[in-house]
Amino acid sequence: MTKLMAASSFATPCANAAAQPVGFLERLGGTDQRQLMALGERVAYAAQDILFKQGMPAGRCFSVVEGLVCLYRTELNSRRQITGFALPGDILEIATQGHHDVSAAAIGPALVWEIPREKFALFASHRPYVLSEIVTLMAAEIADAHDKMFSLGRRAAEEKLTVFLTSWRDRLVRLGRDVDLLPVPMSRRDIADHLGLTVETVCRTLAKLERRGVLEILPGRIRLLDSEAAAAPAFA
Amino acid sequence: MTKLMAASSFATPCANAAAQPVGFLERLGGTDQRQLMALGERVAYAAQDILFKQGMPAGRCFSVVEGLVCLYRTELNSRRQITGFALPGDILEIATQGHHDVSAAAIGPALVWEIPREKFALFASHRPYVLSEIVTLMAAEIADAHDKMFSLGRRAAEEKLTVFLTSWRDRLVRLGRDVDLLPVPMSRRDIADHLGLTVETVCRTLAKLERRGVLEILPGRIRLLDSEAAAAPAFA
DNA sequence: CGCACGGATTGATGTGTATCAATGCGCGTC
DNA sequence: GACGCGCATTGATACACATCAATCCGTGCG
Repeated sequence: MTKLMAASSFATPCANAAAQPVGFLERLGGTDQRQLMALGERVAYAAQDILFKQGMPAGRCFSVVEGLVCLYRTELNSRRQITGFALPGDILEIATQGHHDVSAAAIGPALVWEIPREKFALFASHRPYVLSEIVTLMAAEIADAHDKMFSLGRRAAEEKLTVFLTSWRDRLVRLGRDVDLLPVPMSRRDIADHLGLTVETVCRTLAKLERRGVLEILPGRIRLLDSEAAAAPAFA
Repeated sequence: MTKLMAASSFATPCANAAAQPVGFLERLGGTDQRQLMALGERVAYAAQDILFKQGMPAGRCFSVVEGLVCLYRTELNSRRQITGFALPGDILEIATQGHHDVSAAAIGPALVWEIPREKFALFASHRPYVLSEIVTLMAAEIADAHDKMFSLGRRAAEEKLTVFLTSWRDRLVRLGRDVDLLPVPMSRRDIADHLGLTVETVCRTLAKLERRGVLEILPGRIRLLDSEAAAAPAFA
């Protein structure tokens, strides 16, 4: 076994076509799901709490139940790159063997289901379909990582933001949330660290988009007005 | 089954500790490896040839035998983001289900082993350890993607280049290649599209590094002089 | 109720890269 | 051997974004 994260935010053209059964655990089905759930425990985290840090031994797997968790990589100095945001149903570090390669922190109060790695491995050992389910999850995560690389390397600030926001909205829609007034629980700094920008640029670019009538900024929320922002990147 | 790529280039702090048995196929061991190899075929590609394109149905898995292959994502207009370079032993798209989410092209003449997805699935179906081997590969690929996201989002041109070059060298070393005069078979444009820069910036930055005595530029090759370039990013 | 504090916003300014444009260079072709 | 072509290099210039610096504002707290 090894590692897995599963958070998406940038454009997701092909991966994740859609998903009724929200999370991994749900897709396992009734009995398996209950049995597996029982092997783990629910842990509550307060805002800013750290679930795990990069470099630490990866002793357990996580699944967000409530709240928002961000996965990130940092360096000595301070530079931070948020690799993704995890919403309820998302699995973290299922396949990580050895050490965590990212850190995870709760953005706000969060409820997380956690299971020791050995227990999960034992559970999966006589359920072959679990492994292939994991492979599917990881494949989606890799495709998502490709999206993010494209965004980080080849998009300008404005496009990074519009794509991020529409993608974030789509994820919440998939969770059945009301996104008329899109909730944006992460800070401007989090968004900046996710998109490879600075806080100031994020603010200014959002303000510019608001002036242009693309969106409306409210405390903790953003209303997406024009559908143009979609501008879904396609294939060549 | 789903998807997998497995190419790395940026810094790789924790993932891929080391690997004697170079590739996935080799690690399978004698009999399995021979049987699996027999199920596929070897295909030769000329420079610039396309192995597959993003959006196309992913009918087969690939493993580079000789040469260099690049994986990339493009957009309507032309923007391109190279997500990775695949060297001999690297597996491409093992777990992709549905459609390819990236394209692949041979950088120079390349020899690639290819196997229809169904055949591979059948082979793996009664060899459970194959799946977990795939999970391990994918986990490494995800960790690698995180490195690349960090580089794309948080590093300046100079650091992107030095990290890329040392990382590239390390990969070749792992393959047992002589890297005294580091071969750099990919074009400046490829490097630029990988690091989120332009060709001109890559040239200029390399020239600057040469002037500073960090490296020496030769046609198709680069000699890394100062070990400082290492500057291995660590954890916080 | 006034204060302190961190996040958000806006402004002034600097700079790292992109962009536009030439030139050079290696190589295959006729 | 001259031409053509793509890649590499270098220069001049523009601009997007970072940086530095205030101010504003919502919220918790004394």
